[in-house]
Amino acid sequence: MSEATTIVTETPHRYTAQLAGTLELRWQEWWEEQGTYRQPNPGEPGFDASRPKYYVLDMFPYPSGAGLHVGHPEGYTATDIICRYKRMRGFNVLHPMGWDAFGLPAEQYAVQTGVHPVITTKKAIDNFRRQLKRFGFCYDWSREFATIDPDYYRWTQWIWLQAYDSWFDPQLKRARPIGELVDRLEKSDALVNIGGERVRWSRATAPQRQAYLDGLRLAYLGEQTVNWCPKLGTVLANEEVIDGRSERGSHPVYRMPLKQWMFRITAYAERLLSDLGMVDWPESTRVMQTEWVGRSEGAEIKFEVLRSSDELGLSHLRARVPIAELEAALHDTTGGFLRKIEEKCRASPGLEVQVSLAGEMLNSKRIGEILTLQGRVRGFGAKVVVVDADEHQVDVLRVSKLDKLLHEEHPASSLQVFTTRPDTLFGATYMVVAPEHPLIAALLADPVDETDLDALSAYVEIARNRADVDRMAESKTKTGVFTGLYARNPATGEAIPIWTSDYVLMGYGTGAIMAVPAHDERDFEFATVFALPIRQVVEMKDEPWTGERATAGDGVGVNSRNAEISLDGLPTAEAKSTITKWLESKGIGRRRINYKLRDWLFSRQRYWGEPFPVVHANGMHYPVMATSLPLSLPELADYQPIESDAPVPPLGKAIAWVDTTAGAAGVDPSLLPPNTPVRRETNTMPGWAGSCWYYLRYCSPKESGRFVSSEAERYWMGERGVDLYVGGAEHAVLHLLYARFWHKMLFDLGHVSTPEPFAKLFHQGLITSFSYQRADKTLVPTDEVEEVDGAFIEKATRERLAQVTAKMSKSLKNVVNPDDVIADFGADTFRLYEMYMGPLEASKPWNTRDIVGSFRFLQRAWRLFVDERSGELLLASRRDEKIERLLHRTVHKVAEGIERISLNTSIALLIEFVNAATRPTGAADPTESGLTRDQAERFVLILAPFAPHMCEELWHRLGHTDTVAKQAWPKVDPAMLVDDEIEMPVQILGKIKARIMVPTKATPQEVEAAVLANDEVQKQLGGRAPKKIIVVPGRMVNLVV
RNA sequence: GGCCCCGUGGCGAAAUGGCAGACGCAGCGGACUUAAAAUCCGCAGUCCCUCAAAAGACGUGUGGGUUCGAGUCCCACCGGGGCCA
Repeated sequence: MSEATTIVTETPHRYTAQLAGTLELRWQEWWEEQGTYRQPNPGEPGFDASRPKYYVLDMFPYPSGAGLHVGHPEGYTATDIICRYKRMRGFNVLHPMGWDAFGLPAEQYAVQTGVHPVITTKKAIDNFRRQLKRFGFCYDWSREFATIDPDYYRWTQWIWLQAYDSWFDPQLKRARPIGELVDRLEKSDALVNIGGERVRWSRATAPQRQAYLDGLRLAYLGEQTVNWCPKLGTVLANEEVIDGRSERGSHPVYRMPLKQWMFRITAYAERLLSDLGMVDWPESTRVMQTEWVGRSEGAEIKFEVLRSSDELGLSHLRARVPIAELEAALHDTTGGFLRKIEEKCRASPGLEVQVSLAGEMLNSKRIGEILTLQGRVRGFGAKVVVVDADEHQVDVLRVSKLDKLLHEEHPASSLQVFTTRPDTLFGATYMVVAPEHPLIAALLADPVDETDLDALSAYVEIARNRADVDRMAESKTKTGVFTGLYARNPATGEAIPIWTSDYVLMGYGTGAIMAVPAHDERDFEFATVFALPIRQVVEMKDEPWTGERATAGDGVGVNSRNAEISLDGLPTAEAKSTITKWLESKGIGRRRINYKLRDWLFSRQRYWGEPFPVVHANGMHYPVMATSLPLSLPELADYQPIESDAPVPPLGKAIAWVDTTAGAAGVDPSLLPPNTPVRRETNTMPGWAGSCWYYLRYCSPKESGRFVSSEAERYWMGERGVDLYVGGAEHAVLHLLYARFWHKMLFDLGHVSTPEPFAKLFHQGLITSFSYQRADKTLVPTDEVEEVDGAFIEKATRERLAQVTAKMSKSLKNVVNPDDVIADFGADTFRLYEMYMGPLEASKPWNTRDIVGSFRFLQRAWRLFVDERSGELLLASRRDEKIERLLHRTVHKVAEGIERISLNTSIALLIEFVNAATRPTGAADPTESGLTRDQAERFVLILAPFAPHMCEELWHRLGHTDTVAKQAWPKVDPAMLVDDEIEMPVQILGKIKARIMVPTKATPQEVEAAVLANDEVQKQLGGRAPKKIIVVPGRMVNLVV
């Protein structure tokens, strides 16, 4: 220490940063030696079965090379306080910490330097652990692990195998072992549908059986469109692609279908939604998850595809089908297309529709006449008697045969759409399919007359490389191309054009929509751009139809009737069910629940992740036996991605590892003979994998025979799961949804005992920082700002700046490093300040200037106990009753605050207590005031969760040798919480005019009498008689005059 | 554009429909000190009036409403943030 910083002080025993640092390190060492925070499991020595359990979990940190920032300890401090409090309240507390350690940053560093990611990762973990320990958090460090530990990822792989070996039984609505399904298929020798073919199970080939089961497994190999960047050798997330090029390096990116491992999370959509009802989570997070799952009720409707507007089915048959077949068809055909003809004739009297019927060409007028004459044409399903030119009956028509003929002629002869508004079907005046829709590919191969092939193929090419977010943005002008095809609107019978546009996404619904421009903004805009017809079919209550814009929402049906059905006058809800029933009766639609949730893409073309325990041979995949786990990563010479036309994960470089035999890979010999050459899976699992079940492993982290010991899981997860889970709201959807999904799978398979993993969830707010803003809203780095008379000035320009809050960032130079703060004030002050800043859930700015307030509080508290000159313990020799009363109240209310996770107000109460108990400076006899030993002990106990180091020190100075952490929370005497007499404000018409003292136990009648007897009240009333007197016991009195 | 959350002193904030601004920072005054720091004791929303005080009026983004009583509940708007489009 230099001379300049050596401070000679008359108070050598003052609570300085230096003293704080000394005691903090000393007690941290002692806690570690004593194993103070080790929590034994049921069955272990020291376990107290009489206590209830409480499991408090912090969200899994990813230790970055940069170390901790002040945001990390916010949640950790809060959970630390709660744990310490719960322990004092008699709970067995499980409070573990560990590391989410697979992932990209370490891998990227490895690519640049060639250093194995395990080395950088372990270094980052060591640094994180060191920093966390410096805060004195009461984690049971004996339970620590990292996701990269073979003992851990072995079970991550095992859980994946569980999913691989399971299917979701739609009847029981839960996962079951796939073996049960196979048994069933074998016993009944079921007919199964494989690639459109119906095959008896006993006669299906092995690849056929696998294909069938892959359609049901919870972890399955499926095809997904990805953003593939050959130059970077990896697939990219949508956010990493800008205008068809990679964000980094601006290399071309292609959308391509890729076979990847998926999770069938969609099977759980309904339960992921409904079980949100049994957890105590922030409303905002439940809403986000609900929206993410995106349940919508509606109808699936089949639209028949026509090859041109004039063919209208029948002439299409003429063109495509030999006349003999046509005749056969007519013998078994219904009036759907005839009704269409009729409609067309009515709508466009001038239009000639050529139809060949029984060898005779009829024009539309004539057909219309015939059908009308018959008087029995009533749309679909009606029996239609068709007569020839001489009015001889040809036959009764039915639709099924015709449909079949159309189907066989063209694979893409119908379009499925999902709509939440089936009631607007009459207003569907055109259709739009995604450019990726199979119909488009089929059409490009076999165009119709009206198809503009050049325009269509050019459009598809452009759309292919546009990001989905851009495609859906409403601000963009709608683009699209007419396909040349038409569809038949089943309600109106009209032929409506089919367009393709990138505003429809293949990933949503069926990749095709029925466009109702009158009642959907995007459809309206598209229809306006391309001059497509717009027909109002719903009349809104409060928004009259003008034709100038779409009207969305519920209303009453209009213009929605055909020969069989009418929605006119029906409210939307009723119209929906009416039309859906009608569609169902016609066999062209059904009620359907649709989810926005997609299956979870679980493969990554990365090195630093868990390898999949599965191998490939002869076009099939085979799981690795659980007994052969863990499957560890091979060493690589370099981690550079491989540049190629198709994704080759880096593991592909480890040729000796990839190419092996079934026996060496650990495949069950009953599946494949051990000497069979196999290829290992080279994709790895994404970063999410390890964090999906870590909270379970903490229950028994050393368990070697199972992913978690059942006994420990049953005890710690209890009936509700983790009792308190604290972490940032940025994980509101992905992590929390993925973990719930894994948990439910494990629950269904009987591996865990609760349906939900996290009973109560709490999000701590963001810690921001002050920043300085110019008039043009640009921000100025903090070191270029100075404060002059309370105003903030930019040094270079002398411009006056506004103080605003912003996220901490390196560029703004407003990042706070916890190590520095601890060096300046100690860990206890840091903890206290961070909790005192405001409500835990609120986002709030770090203000270094304010820390001193918390520091001074601890100094004052210290001074209550310790003589700063001598270092002697200072206690009062007699008890002050006012202080005693306040202490009871403080003990009570601090506890209440902790239970409510309102730690800032609990601290305020502690400050108030210390302020009240503080001795005046230079008191002649310090034992005359302050706290008695008994009071001092109780105060130390309630401060201990917040400032554990200082309180451990004081506890020992008070003569104890055991830890303060394991004492019971002080008892409160309820009688001490109420005064005999209280002051009540007296309002007249809501304004306070007087105050009176009344006995606490006074009845409202007694209070009323006391109020009226009061001189000041009478003066304020000025002779007026109160009409009404409202007495709120213990609160106030209000007189109405 | 839709849905949700939040707007309280110079700053961070507190307040089960019942005394707005507890507590902390910054500020001001006093005690102690040769002086300063530290500490302790006090003052502190705004306006008006006043030598001063008392008294009064106004005050929780804006405007309305419900209520004996609204920071708190309801409606509309403005501003900030989040999620979904």
